[in-house]
Amino acid sequence: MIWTDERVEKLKKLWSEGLSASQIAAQLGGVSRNAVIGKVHRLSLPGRAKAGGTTAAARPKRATSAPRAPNYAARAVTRTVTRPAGATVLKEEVVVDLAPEPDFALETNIVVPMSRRLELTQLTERTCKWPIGDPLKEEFHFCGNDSPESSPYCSYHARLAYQPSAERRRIR
DNA sequence: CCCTGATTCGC
DNA sequence: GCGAATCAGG
Repeated sequence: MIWTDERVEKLKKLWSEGLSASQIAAQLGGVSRNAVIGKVHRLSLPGRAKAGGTTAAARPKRATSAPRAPNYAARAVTRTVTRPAGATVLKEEVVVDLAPEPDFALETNIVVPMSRRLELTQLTERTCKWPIGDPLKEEFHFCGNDSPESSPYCSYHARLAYQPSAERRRIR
C-alpha cells in the first residue's frame, strides 16, 4: 500500500483528532495499525501524551457505573394512564414498554447492560455489533459490549436477535 | 486476553 | 520508505 498525499492527509487529521492507530488503519483501509504507527513516526508527528495507555487522553472516560436506580416517578405516571385500557393482556405490554428500565429488583435475572457506544471502526470480532439509534443520525452507535465466543452480539442482544418463540411475546 | 503506542530491522 | 515482529504498558 502506498501512502498517497491524500492518505497521508487523512492520517494526519485522524491522528491529530486522537484516534488510535487501529482506528485510523480501519478507516484508511488496506493498512495495519503498525503501518499507521510506522508512518506516524516517519512523519515525525507528535506521539501520544503517555505511552501505552494513551487511552485515557484520547477517549472520554466511561463510568463503570452500577445500574441506575429505577425511575419510580415516571413509571407510576405511565401506569396510571395505561390502566383504563382494561384488557389483562394489554396491561403487561405497557409496563414492558418502559423498558429498558429494570423492572425494579437489583437482583433480577433480566439485566439491560449499558452499551459502550462504540463507533463502527471500533468494532472487533468480540464486540457486540447490535446497532443502536438511527444510522443517519450522529448519535448512532453500536452496543460494543463483550461478546462471548466471538459471537456477533453480547449475551443480552443475542437473546433479542435469536429469540426462539415464547420469549418474543413477553418482550414485545 | 484485549487493547494501546514505540521501536527495530529486513525488505 | 515501508510495515511485521516485537516490546512495553494499561
